[in-house]
Amino acid sequence: MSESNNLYIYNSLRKTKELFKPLNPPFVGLYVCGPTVYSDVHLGNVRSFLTFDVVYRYLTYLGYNVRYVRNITDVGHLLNDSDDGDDKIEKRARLEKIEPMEIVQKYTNGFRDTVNQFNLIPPSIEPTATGHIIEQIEMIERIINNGFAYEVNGSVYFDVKKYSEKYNYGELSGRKIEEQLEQTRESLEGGQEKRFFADFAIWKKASTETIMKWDSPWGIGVPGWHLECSVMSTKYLGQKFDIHGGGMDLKFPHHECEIAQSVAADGKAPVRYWMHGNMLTVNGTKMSKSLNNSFLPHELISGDHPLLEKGYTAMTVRFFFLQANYKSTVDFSNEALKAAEKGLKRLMSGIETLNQLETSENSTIDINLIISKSTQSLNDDFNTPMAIAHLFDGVKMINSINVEKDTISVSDLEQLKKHYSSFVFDILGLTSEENNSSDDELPNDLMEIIINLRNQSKENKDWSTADLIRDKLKKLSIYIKDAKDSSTWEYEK
RNA sequence: GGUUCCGUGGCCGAGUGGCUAGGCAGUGCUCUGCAAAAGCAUCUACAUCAGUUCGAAUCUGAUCGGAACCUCCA
Repeated sequence: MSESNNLYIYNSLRKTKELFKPLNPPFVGLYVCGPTVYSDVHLGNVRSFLTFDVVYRYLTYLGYNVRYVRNITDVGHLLNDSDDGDDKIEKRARLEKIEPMEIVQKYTNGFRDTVNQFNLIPPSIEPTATGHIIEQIEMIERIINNGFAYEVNGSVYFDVKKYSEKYNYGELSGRKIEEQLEQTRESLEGGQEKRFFADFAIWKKASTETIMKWDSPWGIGVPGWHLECSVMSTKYLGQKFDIHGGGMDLKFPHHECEIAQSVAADGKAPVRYWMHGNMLTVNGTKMSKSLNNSFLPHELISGDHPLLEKGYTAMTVRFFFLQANYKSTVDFSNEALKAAEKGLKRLMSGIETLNQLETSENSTIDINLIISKSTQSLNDDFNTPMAIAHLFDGVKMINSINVEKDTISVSDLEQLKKHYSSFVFDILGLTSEENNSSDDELPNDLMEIIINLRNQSKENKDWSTADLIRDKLKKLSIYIKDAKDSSTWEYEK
């Protein structure tokens, strides 16, 4: 637990690793931008949420009491800020000819199922935008009262120009609005409601056809997208909280706007540590629905996709992601996924071996090396690939003990078991996949009979029968693995 | 065009001034009736050019190539 003082987090705001000191230890506030539930989450989204799942898990492991808030955006995510900007969910509802709230429910369910498959721990609070309309209206009022927003024709816009006179709009993304102004001047002359190109809607007037809409001091409308995160993070974590996470692509404008809104409303920069996860790419290009290069999780698992050679389990994919740093892009490929599949297997069988290790008087190996190095890796901005590398070094040790080249003491073994259990299962969130095909006992019993028959043939040196059984099973995708005095089997499609 | 970032061995990916991760594949070996599986060992490297330095993949500059954001996106 002494390591809990040594966690460094890369803070996107200052572009440097900083020692993590919670505002009110042992409590930690963690906010992560959740999905807009208008379509299926794809693998790139999963990667992002996985990054913060590990952050949450590790903070918890370190003994912090983490309140983890991840929102569901169920209204207000406009296609754009122009006058005819449409709500994503409304649009989808019209396409599918169902209620917007049915869309929300359908894709919220899908999101939770998916995230569950990848063994992500549910957040402490999962608030929705529609559940916080009143708070959003109140925040808009505070912003207006402080002079940082204006109303035009039933919509309210954040006054970026005014804000940047007093504060630094663009400090997170490194943007300078003066410079941007020159390039974007043309798009200003469209007779829009906005006074300034960088202004963004915090309340948007609703058309008569719109189904999801609310009354407000400015008329019937919907809240702006950026606003919900400001409101919900403030409500559940306070005006100032520890960590805010999200994908790189949210840095601008979304997170920049969040900062501006909070400062404009309450005079405080809300977030102490900003964390941004990088993108999943396919052939070097960001995975996105519009490019037709995204995988849905079930396609990945079944392998039913033109870019996939075969199916991969959710755990393989989880491990694959963890073998890369969250701040780097990771490029999808069949080869890399296959490598991850085997690597994960090696790690897991190492743990199995660990649990069956015989102990000796003394240890000839230094388990503290493995423990401290893998801990240091995670303390270094959640460096999971490095931690995994050290865990593999440990597997080498474990195997060496197993073949009696090295020895381990009782207390060392206990410690090592505990460490692997914590790191692999609790922090990295990997699970040993269900062995063999099912919980059903029949296949297991049948296989036992077959294997016994084959072993009898082997004892009688009847190799042709033994090989025949092996070959026939292989055709059914059942693989026999002979060990010294026993045989195991594995079903792999 | 602006902002930010990247280019590491056959592949994936750490490292960020000297001690040259790890996984997968390859090769050799052990085990084995054979094969597979498993284990052990091991090879191939830092985009290019110039500079700083006793010393650079690591710092600086230039060049080439790639990406993300600047418009909805995790």
